[in-house]
Amino acid sequence: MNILRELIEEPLMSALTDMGVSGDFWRKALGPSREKAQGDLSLPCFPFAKQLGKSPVDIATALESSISGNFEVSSTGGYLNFKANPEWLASNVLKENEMPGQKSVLIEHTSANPNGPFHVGRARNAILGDTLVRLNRLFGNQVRAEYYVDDMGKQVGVLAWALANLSSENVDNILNDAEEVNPKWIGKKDHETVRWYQAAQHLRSNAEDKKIEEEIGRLVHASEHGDDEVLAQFEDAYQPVLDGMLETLSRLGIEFDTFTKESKFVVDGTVSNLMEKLASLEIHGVADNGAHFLDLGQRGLKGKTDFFYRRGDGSSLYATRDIAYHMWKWQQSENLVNILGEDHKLQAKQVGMTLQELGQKVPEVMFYAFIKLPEGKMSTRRGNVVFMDDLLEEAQAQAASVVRGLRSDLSDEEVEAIAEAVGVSAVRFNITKVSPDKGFTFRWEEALSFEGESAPFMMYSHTRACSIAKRVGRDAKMDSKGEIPPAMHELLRVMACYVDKLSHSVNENKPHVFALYLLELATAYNSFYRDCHVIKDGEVDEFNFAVSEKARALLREGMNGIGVIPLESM
RNA sequence: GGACACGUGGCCCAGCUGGAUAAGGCGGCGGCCUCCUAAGCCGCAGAUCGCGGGUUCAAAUCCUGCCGUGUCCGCCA
Repeated sequence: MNILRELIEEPLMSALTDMGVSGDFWRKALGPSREKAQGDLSLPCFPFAKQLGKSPVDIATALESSISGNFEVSSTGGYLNFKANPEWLASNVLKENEMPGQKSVLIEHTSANPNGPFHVGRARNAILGDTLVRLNRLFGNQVRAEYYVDDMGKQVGVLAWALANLSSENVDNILNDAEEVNPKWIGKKDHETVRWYQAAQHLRSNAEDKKIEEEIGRLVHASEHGDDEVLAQFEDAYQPVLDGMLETLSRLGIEFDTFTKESKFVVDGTVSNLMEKLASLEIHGVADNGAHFLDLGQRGLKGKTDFFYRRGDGSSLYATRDIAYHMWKWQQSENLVNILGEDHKLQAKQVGMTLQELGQKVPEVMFYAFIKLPEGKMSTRRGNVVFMDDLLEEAQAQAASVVRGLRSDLSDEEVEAIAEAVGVSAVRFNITKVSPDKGFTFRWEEALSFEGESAPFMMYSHTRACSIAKRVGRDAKMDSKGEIPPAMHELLRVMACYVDKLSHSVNENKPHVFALYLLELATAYNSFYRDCHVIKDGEVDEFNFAVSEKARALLREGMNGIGVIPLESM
């Protein structure tokens, strides 16, 4: 609770100085109290004991009597506890929040190869990335959401080759009915076209004749040398697939500001310039066949230290282009954040070290662990996969059945609309609420849970507040005052931490921190709703209404910040 | 084999820039709709914080060894 911290730090500083404590190392020890009954912030006095030659208990007791302000001070067992004055807290919470963000940030996320539909594993990137984009915007930062389109190289090459050389019948025969398109997604190009890609992969893995490999190799090679015609052919192949994928993301509320193609940096010459520059570095080396690398071991990298950036034939590698891309990104924004799967850790390290070697800054990276299924690793090939499109359909259907059971007063259209919002929100929140570095197992029953720690839980609290606002039918008077029962006090304390939690979440790139905070906010609102009625016997309690309205606003903005849709009725 | 993550009640998960009795949720058990939507609320049971050492006034949190799981170790992307 930073508003209280600001109030405390000065008097505390002078009290400690008077006692003979030097430095301000204690600032980071001053933290949230463990027990709510004891206070809002606590200072453990153990670190002062040695310096002052007194017991922590005596120090806390002495400090207790020498500090005063718009808060309550008490001491127990060597801890000094501060509790904000509830009325002061209320008037602060009811004020307009000022968002502290003023940076420009370019967040690159998703950037999935455009060769097939999203499964829930690949979608973790998009959901985490978009949440970070939204949170940064809520925080006040200037954000650009960017998708780096992998429009060259082997994967797109295989896709383009397949589309040029295989008929629909060929594909059916090759795949042998093993991987049929769900009838629901016929006409959606990411689902349809991926079969060409898969068929080509089958052919390549069983290939006796080298012809296919040679043809694909020729395409890839041409693309890497910036061949316009081949790049155009590639684009014709992947664009419809990418469009299908973006349609899925759009349903999740995920949109991008800019798309940047990988080939851009080959075509405009920055990649070859870069390779020249890299060749002049002192850690540069050349292999027997003329391939170039940097020996990052000399800069402390462990394990495999040779980082190849140029093939023997003179063409660039993915990582090389990524470096060129980053140098360009640094011209676009003063802060860069990338969302990457944990499989990219080494690659990101190599790119980062090379950027440093070139005198460039290193981007921030949020890594996330993979989502697996109870049956094991997700794999389209083995059919062990849950597509995002299917998950969203199922979520919507289950939500519709819940809404229908609860609300007989609604029309079919209203039910469908609510169910869509509930389904999408539940799916997003299920992924957002867990720490990115925790690998987790996807389970249908958890993804489709609409109670407990879920999106619908907070959506429901918000609709309760909306329902009250609608009944009152006018704005609240935010300068109201009144009695503060325990449930309201708790809600005020939670609301007071809104900006703190948002800052933490944004500055540390940890979306789950704010997601879990919103759950706390909704929980606190539910208790307030139970104990502090706004409308009593037809009369409006102004103070309760003001608090309810503030909570409603914070819930609405916060939910938007994590991509949970704040319905007004459900 | 090496590097990097992760390991918290039956299940999921927070806390990990060291601080007071380890926070939630699911599941289980028991209560609450004549009262602003019960997708809710209240209560009970359930934890040697993977295991062993170490640092410290204080360790789930830091260091170290081991065990388990995941990821990476391509002139692929």
